[in-house]
Amino acid sequence: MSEHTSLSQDENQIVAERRQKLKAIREKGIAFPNDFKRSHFARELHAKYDGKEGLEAEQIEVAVAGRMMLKRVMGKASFATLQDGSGRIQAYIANDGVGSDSHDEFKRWDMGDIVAISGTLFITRTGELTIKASSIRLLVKSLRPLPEKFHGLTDQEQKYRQRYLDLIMNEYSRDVFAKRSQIVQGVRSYMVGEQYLEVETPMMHPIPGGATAKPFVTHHNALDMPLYLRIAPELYLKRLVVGGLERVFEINRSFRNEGMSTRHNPEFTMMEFYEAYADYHRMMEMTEGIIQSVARQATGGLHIQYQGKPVDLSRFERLTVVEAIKKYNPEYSDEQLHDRAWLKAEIVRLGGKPVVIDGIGGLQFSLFEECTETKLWNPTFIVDYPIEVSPLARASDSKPGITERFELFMVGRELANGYSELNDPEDQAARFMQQVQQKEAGDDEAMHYDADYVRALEFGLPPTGGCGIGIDRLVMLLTDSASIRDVVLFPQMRPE
RNA sequence: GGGUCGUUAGCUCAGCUGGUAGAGCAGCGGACUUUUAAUCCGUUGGUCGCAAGUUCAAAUCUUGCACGACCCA
Repeated sequence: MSEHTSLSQDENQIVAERRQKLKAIREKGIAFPNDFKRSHFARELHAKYDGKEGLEAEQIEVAVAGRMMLKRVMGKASFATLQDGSGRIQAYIANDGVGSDSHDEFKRWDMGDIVAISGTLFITRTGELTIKASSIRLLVKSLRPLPEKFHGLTDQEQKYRQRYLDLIMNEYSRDVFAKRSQIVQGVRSYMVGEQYLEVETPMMHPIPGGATAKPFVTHHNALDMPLYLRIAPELYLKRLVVGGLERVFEINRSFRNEGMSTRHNPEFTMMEFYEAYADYHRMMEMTEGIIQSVARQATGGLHIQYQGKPVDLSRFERLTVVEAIKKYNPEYSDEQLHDRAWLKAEIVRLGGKPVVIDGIGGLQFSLFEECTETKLWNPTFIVDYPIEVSPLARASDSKPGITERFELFMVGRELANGYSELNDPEDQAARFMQQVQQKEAGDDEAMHYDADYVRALEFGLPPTGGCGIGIDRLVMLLTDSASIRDVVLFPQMRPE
């Protein structure tokens, strides 16, 4: 059975008719030519010639190509609207410009066809810059009809599954991904400006590490061993700092085998960066600087709107876990926040997970997650994280049980996480052991013991600060997108 | 995992207390040389998400399943 026959089962009349048209084109010559050279993008033409007087007399020759999005036939003359990578441009195709044979051919073209138009510029009586066609060519016959021209594509699922249709039909969507590119570029150039070196470390790890999360597992046939898609690049980047690359960053994917939501995609993009002879205060300054810099580039300022509410990026507040709880939940007393039994009961009352961790810091942190995290709208660094939940962070010299760690929250969610790195190899070994015990006790998100990483630390990791910034979430913030799926080109979906 | 809503033509959507499945766009045929969601006349196109049940009769009522959106965990 040929592919053609097997495909035809789900085809409707429109597709069948277009296949007939393609067949006729094949019989006449080359159906998919690739020798057309264009002279201009649509946007260039608008920028140069919109509203220009006496344009027609100048006889400016242009050649454009793009997808035909609109078509208006009026007997002996027609208009078509082409969309290229830069925008749209209108063409006027008439018997007295291209001849009646060509014009008749144009009438058989369909919306969605990719076409080339050559001619001269003029401005219509309604003031629109238009190409008066002297020759036209069909470059690609489109076999499937586009979504309805006015309402476009609105079905969320189809936008995600068939992103190409979303991009064809929705200028807003194109803008979001153009902005994503600008944001990543802005972050990159900021880092380079700070003398950081961009690196690429493995995405397939023999031992998953650098975060507490469930990994995806795969298998290497030649080595006959399991490999894990990385949950974070952290441990490799710090090995590079051991190696003397004193300022490194990586922007790329990590993978976590967890639930999906408007804020979680199984693969997501993070930037992690590490700087020798820096601590978590410096990392907070970097984080603030990066976000403010790209916000200015992407939105023009530091006062933005997210989902209808203002966000002030000009000031990043710093609060400890306990200070944050008290600020956003003034009903809690100091006494309560230092009472283990009360904390446990309150966490359960708020619907939190049953608490295993017994340390006061861990309990306060759990309460924070339940009652404060989603209330942090303007950028807020939360500092002083309990050691139990921070197995790679340097312990505070002055506060027992506390690490030199921060997380950045805004619009009710976490955007970044950083700390002064733990560079004491013996402490690190002990913390890995503790994680292994937690794993054996049934916590499948707990970390593995990474002997090579400890060995690297034994050679000496300079005092170092490190941080990870969620790029998808940053793009969501700066493009006012409600779902991570709106800023990831091909979000993970169930199979159709 | 729980709740709410949704799934009808290629696309956007109507379809009431159950009674022969509709519109606009797209397509096809026709008119039209400055239109722009072109317009006007005619017309093709459907396993009503899937499965079971109730009923003389189900797009419509019931149950289950699938997929999606939103909210919660």
